[in-house]
Amino acid sequence: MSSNRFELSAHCPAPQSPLCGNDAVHRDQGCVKCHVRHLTICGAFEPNELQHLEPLVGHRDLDPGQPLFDEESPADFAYNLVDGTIRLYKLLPDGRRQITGFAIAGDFLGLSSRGHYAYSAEAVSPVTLCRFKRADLQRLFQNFPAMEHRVLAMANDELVAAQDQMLLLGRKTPMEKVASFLLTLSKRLERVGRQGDELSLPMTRADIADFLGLTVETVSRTFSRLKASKIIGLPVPDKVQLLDRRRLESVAAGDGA
Amino acid sequence: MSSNRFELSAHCPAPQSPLCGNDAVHRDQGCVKCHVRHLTICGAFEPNELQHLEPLVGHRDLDPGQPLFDEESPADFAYNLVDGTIRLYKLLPDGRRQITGFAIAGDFLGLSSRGHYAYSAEAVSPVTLCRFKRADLQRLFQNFPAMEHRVLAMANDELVAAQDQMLLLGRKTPMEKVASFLLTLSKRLERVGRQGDELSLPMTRADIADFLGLTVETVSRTFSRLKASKIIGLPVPDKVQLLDRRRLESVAAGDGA
DNA sequence: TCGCGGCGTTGATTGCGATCAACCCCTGTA
DNA sequence: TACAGGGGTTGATCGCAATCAACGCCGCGA
Repeated sequence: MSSNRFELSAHCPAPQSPLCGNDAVHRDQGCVKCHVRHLTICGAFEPNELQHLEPLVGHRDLDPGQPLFDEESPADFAYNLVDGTIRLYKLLPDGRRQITGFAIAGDFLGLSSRGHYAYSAEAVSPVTLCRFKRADLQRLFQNFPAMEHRVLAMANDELVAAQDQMLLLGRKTPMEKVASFLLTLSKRLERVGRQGDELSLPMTRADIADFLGLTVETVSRTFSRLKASKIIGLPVPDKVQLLDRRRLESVAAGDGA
Repeated sequence: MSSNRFELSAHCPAPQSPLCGNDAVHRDQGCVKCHVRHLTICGAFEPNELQHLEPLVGHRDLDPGQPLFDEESPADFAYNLVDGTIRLYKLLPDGRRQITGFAIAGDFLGLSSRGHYAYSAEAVSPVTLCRFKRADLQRLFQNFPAMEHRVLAMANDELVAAQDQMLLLGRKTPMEKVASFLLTLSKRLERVGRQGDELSLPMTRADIADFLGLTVETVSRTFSRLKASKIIGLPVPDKVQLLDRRRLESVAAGDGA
């Protein structure tokens, strides 16, 4: 609740990019100046309506590795991710893990089933969130149908993405999986105003493996093969350059396999 | 559009069961008597409001194998599945197929992305549907927020199911996959009023394989192993008896593996 | 009555990704 | 400065599910 690390980056060095590394404006100046508002459920509000929203918004910061909530625990809150990356995952009793998605700026978190979270959520990088009491959200939905409409649209997009991921998990080869992962991530980052040809990967190889239904070793070998064929560059393990998007797309679709 | 095969079963032989094999009541007597209404988006309407809904409802029947719509084609309609089973799937360019779900009575179909269907849909068994123009639905949502609320709740459930399926596809063994499939199907059928311990499988082994990310051979062998260990009965290939639900659940979770 | 095609099952073999193992690099810390 | 630990890469081997193949069953139509 109290932290001053935001004052250090309280203004955005690249005005055309809606995001800074650690965006503080949403807290210092409220929803009006929030750089990700148009991406989130809050985009359903006109600026003059934000007064109804603002009093209900709480905040939360997380350090890398810190949990936000656990599968099965009571889903009392929902969240807007303002900055950073979060992994969403489910576990099997013996510890096998499936990451169902990586949330980035603008994403809405807190899917629940009968009042309990349907997955666990953990910070990958330093994270900034807005928090809503679920009961408050229910009331907002009643008073502002546009907000519920917005949530439905976002749920629809998530469902489309989930089905793409099922195709990936069930039927794609490791090479196709990794290529699809890089392309999808690139497009999502472009949507929130980051450049798409120079990706930074805040998640580990193990995270990527658990997202794609592979092992770390296979992920690593596949990155190496893509690098060897000049489709990607890999100056350091967590920076990927998309050198030949055309070929990457063809690999991802299983065309040129 | 015209067919009289429904008059043959115009009344339901098992009143406590909300579904007959081929349910005609929804057409002969309209939404008021529809046996699946409470399961669908139409359940958001009070009986006296159905007059607003009814003029907008069209109907459609499909024979096994017949397509309802194709991925990428314009998503002008959305559907309620009244009776029968539909497979939803996505294809890769080389023909590999991932079935993303089987729709049964009460399910809402027609997820779209930027105006185009996000998957293809094909009848598995004889199918009866109610059809809505998408533009009409938009208007209904505006006039009846409860309906949009209902759609959101169903999308939420679908999302939860999709994440379970990701865990299945990415991290479960063939045995765990088949066991999970049978249990999930059983629970869904119970929800719509069918008995859950005596399943009929309208889909082929190839369909099941493409749903679980396996081959037909592996699916077949796994059924045989479950049968040999007396966990299921398999009097004919398309009837499954759940003989030992406890053990089936333990297999599905990967506990007793 | 036969033959055909679709579906399901089972057996034999193969090959790919998992597993096991070793090593490098970097960072943080004593 | 040394060392420990985590993350990433690469090599060697293994094992399971895919692949290839054959066959049984059934319904259907010629």
